[in-house]
Parts: sequence; C-alpha cells; structure tokens
Amino acid sequence: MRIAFLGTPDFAIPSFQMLIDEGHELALFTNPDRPKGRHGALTPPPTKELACKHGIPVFQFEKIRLPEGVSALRAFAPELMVTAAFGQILSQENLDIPPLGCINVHGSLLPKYRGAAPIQWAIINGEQVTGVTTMLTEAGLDTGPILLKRETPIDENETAGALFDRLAIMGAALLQETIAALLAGTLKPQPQNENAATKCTMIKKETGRVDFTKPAKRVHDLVRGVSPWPGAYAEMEGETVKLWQTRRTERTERGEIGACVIANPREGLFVQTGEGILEITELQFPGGKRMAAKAALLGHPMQGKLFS
RNA sequence: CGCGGGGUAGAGCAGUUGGUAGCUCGUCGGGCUCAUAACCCGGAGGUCGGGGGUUCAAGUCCCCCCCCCGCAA
Repeated sequence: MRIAFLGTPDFAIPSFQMLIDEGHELALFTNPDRPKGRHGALTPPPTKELACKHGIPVFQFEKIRLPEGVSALRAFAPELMVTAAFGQILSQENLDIPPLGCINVHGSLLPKYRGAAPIQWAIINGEQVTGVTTMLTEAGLDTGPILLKRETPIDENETAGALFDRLAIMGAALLQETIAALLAGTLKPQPQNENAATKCTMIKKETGRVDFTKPAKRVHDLVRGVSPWPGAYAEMEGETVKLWQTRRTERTERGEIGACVIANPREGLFVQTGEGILEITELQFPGGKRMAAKAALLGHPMQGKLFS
C-alpha cells in the first residue's frame, strides 16, 4: 500500500520501521533538519536517517499545511497517511488527500492527555496506568475518533525515557493491528468523550524546576517525568544542581524544607520535602557528569545545606 | 568558529602570590571491640588529559590539540 508517514522523533521510529518491514510503499514527511548539540550542527530527524537507510523518499517542510507541502503530499498520492509524533498540525486539505484517511499514533489513553507531551505528563502527574491509542486524525488537536487502545502500567520508578521507549514499541504494534483491521473493515471508530478530555502542554526547561515544598511523591514523580529531558534541577548555594534519580523513603528526620537532613557517603543524600523525606540517588553538579549521590558526597559536603 | 564550566590516586574533590602533590571514600596490612558498614595506626596506589614554550623550578603562567559537561538553539 502507498503510505505517507509523517513523523519526526524517536517515538515514531518503531512505527516507521514496522511499516518498512511490512513492505509498504512509503514516503516520509518530516520537519527540516535542526541545529543541535553544542556547536549547533544541522542534524536530520531520526526518522529521516531511517528513511535514508532504506532509500525511502524524504520531504521536509516547516509547515506541511502550506501549499508546497500540500502539493508534495498530493504528488505522492498516498492511499493512507500515518502520523506519529509529527509535531505539526495538519490542515483539512492535507487530511483529504489519502482516500483511506489518516491514522495517528498517540502516547496516551485518549481522550486523556491530548497534546504534545503526554508521556512525561502522565508520569509527572503520578498516573499508574497509561497506554497508546490509534485514532482517525482530524483537524483538531488529538480529537479524532478512537480506533484502538492498549493499556500498560507505569512502574513507580519508571522514567519518561523508559516509558517513551515502551510506548513507542507498543504504538508500532497497535498501528500494525489498526491497519490490518482497517483493511479488513472491522474498525469501529468511537468518538472521544469530550467531558473526559484533558490537554497537556509542552515540556519546557522550566518544567524541570523542583519545588521541595511539595510532597516527596510529587517531587519524585517530577524528577522521573522530566528524565532524561529536560532534567530536574534545584539551586544550592547559587549553583544549579540537576537531580537525576530519587527514591521515596519512610524516614522521619525533620528539617527545614529543602535541607539535606542526612548527607554522607555511607548513608546517602536525604532531603526534607513538604511531606516526607526524599532520597536523591543520582545528581549532577555544574561542569560535572551525572553521578551517584554517594560518590558526589565524597567531594561535595552537603550535610545541612539547602536546596531551593 | 554562539556563551560558559571542567579534565589531579580505583571513585568524588582541594591545591592560595610558580617552590617536596593533599582530603574523603575505597583498597591492602595491623590494632581496638561481645560486635560492626563504627573507631585507631600504618601501607600501596598519580608522567596532575596530550604536545610545545617561559623559568633555576610549572598541577599552577603562555600557545596549540583532544575529551567531558551546563546554558542557549
């Protein structure tokens, strides 16, 4: 089948790979190369690299809904369109091109967590279950009728990065099922329940700022929800310290909020939160690499110091 | 050539105006103790990222290169 695949980051890779393995006649539509890294070298999106390896034609547009994009899409004349973490809003004109319509793979259980960063927000909000959804794409933001859904539990220590990888693979499998069902004519699109819908915003750098006045669980959820990007951080004596991994504890020491109530290489690093003591197990000082807290404490005395 | 912080013992760090390279942990040996991840004593372990230069003398000052990290994108 002729399929136009619209996707950009790593999340889209397993789905794209699946379509390649199934032998479809593909074209990739993705974002332009972006400056990346410390020296701002132009870097192609992950999906583009995969496409190039397989000799799949690549079309890059800042906005595919503009006339250029529309005509390129029309020229490819796909029977079906698939989007996965595309990062662009499609116009009705785009959507009308493929006769079989457009399927989107989304990293949440719609209608919850519509929007750009559903995986991170599910963890930050302390959800215990999430999943992937396939849907018929509409012009709105993740509002189209639901095709198939698959749930998965979130481990209490799982990071966004780990969940990302799992959901990307689940998404690919669900997409495979969805396309098979579409061709078999057994799909029954279900309109989303608007009353249950929630939207999530994009993750910004600032989202990673830790607020120790919150309960230990909320801090823990934030730390793993923004790991590995953009990473959680707090200030200590004017320096930005990144917090990479935390662990909830039953400890009962009391101290000022943000204080390192226990901080030695033997026991580890324990910080007073608004509710409970949180252990920080992995962190990173300016100029340094991320390291185990117990190692960091050998050269960075922190007993009694304050995070803010 | 976007801005900045770093590379010193196995690990994490300190090293002031150039003048015998230190600290904590680990490691090895010994001691103390009912006992210990606790405590005491002692030992091993470093071409101070690499190269060149200045100097009687360079971890430290100057130039070049490599690698790591944060910010900004």
